[in-house]
Amino acid sequence: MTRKIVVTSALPYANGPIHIGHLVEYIQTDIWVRFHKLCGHECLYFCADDTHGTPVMLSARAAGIPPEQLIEKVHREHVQDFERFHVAFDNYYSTHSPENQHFSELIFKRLDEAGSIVKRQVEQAFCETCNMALPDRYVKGTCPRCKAEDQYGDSCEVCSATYRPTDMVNPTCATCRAVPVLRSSEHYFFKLADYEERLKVLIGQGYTQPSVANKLQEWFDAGLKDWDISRDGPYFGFKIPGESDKYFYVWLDAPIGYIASAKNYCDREGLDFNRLWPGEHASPSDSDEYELYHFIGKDIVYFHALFWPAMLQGAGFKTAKKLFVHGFLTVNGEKMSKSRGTFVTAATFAEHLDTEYLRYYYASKLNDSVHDLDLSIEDFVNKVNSDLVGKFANLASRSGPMLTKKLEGRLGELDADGRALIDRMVAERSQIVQAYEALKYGAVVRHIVALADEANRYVESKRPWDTLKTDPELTRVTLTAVINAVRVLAVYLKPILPVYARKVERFLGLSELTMADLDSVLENHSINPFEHLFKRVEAKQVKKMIESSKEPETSGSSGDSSNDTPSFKEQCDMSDFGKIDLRVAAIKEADTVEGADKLLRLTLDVGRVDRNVLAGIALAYKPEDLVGRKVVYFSNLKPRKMRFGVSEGMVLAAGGGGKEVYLLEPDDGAQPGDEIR
RNA sequence: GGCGGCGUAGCUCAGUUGGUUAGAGCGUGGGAUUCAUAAGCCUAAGGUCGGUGGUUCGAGUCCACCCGUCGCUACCA
Repeated sequence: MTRKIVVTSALPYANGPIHIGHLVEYIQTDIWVRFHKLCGHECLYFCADDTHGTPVMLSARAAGIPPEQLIEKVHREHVQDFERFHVAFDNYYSTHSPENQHFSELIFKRLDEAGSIVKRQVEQAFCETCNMALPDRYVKGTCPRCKAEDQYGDSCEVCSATYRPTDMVNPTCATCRAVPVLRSSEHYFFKLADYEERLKVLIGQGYTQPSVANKLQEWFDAGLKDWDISRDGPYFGFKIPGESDKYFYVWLDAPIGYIASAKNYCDREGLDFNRLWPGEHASPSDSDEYELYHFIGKDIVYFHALFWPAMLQGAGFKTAKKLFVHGFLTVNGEKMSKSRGTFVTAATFAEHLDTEYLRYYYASKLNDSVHDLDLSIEDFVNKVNSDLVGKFANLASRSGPMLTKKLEGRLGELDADGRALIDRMVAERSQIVQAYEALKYGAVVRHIVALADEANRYVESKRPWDTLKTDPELTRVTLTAVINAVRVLAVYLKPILPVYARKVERFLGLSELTMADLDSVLENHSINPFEHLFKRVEAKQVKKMIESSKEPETSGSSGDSSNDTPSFKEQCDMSDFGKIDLRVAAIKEADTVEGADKLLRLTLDVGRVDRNVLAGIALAYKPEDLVGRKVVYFSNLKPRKMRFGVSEGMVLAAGGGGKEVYLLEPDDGAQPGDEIR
């Protein structure tokens, strides 16, 4: 049975280059697509650039070009990066396309008709200088909780607090540093909660891996919230029909890009889009002709397991059969880092190393789980050299040249031993196919390597270099088996190593190998001169690649390139300072707080009175070390009710929070209760 | 703290519904070879499967607790 399959990878954002982290997904997906094509299935692979939203708009502004020009440039770069890594999309399109606009408007309209869209006023930060509403990430300021400076508007990287930009102390616009104002605006919302039951059914049908389903259950338990799907202009995106200055939020039209890419392909290739992805003119039940699959990373599960299928359901479009979620890439066990040089772009990798190495390495470590995948440099070098060079390439290179140089390059026929070898290798087919299908590429690779080992042992046992002197025809028989083994391996490896497979095809004088070629053997056939298959990797080359990827660590933890002069707060006068009553206090008692791991309960001697303060310093100080110490106490801060009691003011400390807390201490002579001026 | 994941040889990872002496690759030691891109072959060493209890005739595999680690989430005025 010929299956018809449509596959997508997540749309990379058009604001930066493809890097080796992205490539986990594209390589994983591409292998799956190539595998299906190898099996003779109709398999179409669609993707596109995700082009809309504030970051693209601002990048274009900064570059002094229109966003259209920016995304065009990035599109070219992305296409080139994917080509280098042999990621073969059937269509690589753009969300900034007429098709995408059409489907975005259509889906929005249908969701509206279904009563799933509501309008509501929201308060948001607005920068009058930039003349735009500021997304959370574009507001910077001081964390309202730990007072760390230069934090994003949604959460603090120092103390991991989450808050709204409007809660920040001294918020500023991240681009121009102006102080944003609060503005009220009407936004459109998608009522996600209306789809809870239908989503649960979908997930119950095995839409995601079980571990992802568990995570989704947590979100269901927490309650599905309405999703803000509009943004006020100026915004780079599609205008909402009937509105003069409101646009679809980038995350609304991004996944619709899958549909747009498919539609664009169908129109070009003369395929019936309505059968491929039913919904526009037909109801989903009309056709199950095509199986639909999405590949994504775990960071965007919420969008693809909740918003996206709900949108499709609400608009009457077909939803995917499965969502395959993978983990992140780590390098040498750590997060990719620009300063360590492990943030390697696709282009840089391709400059230094054979891109098939990465395909092979990822394949050898990928499975169907959402676990992070570690690129261990040492392991990478070993695996490439040992498997690709030592096993696969070597098998061909110890048989092909001998045959072409000494035996006219002509295969003979298999004897019983040779037939047995090839039969054993072909017998693994169903196991390998199953493992490919189930995304267990690590198992695929282990199977194939074991077969290569067996073929290498076969050469060893037959010693063709000896028999060549005594019995050339027997040698021909041996090498016929070995060449057939090479051919079988090339078929199995083709989804992972398409270039290697092409070279083997050329060397063996064959046309495009497919899985069906395993049904036959190669006999009485002439082969071409051997061509080099893989070069060894030197650790040096990898080091060089890492070196050229290194960027100096920028100040601050955000990786942002803001200048180095510390930003001080707005000026104030003595009367402002006068409102603040700072006192010397002595710590009389300090205790841990039951149920709070960062809080200490301090009893302070503030002259004639005692005060109770809950201080977030438990990670930095032990209670017993604090008793007797003098501290600076903010006495007239309004008492705050907390889960663990009321805190009357606060003690002053430097540091970013967490373990980085350094209490201020007055010099000797200061007495509890003394005013600090 | 809550929820969830993870913790198997030096390294990277397999271990199917619990079933005989726990596996692979790389790396390391030894050996025999030399056709081959200094590749390949044989062989050895190396693990109380994070810890402690429990269920079971039997547990890396199930349960509880603990430790470590990661993610989300909460207090941290």
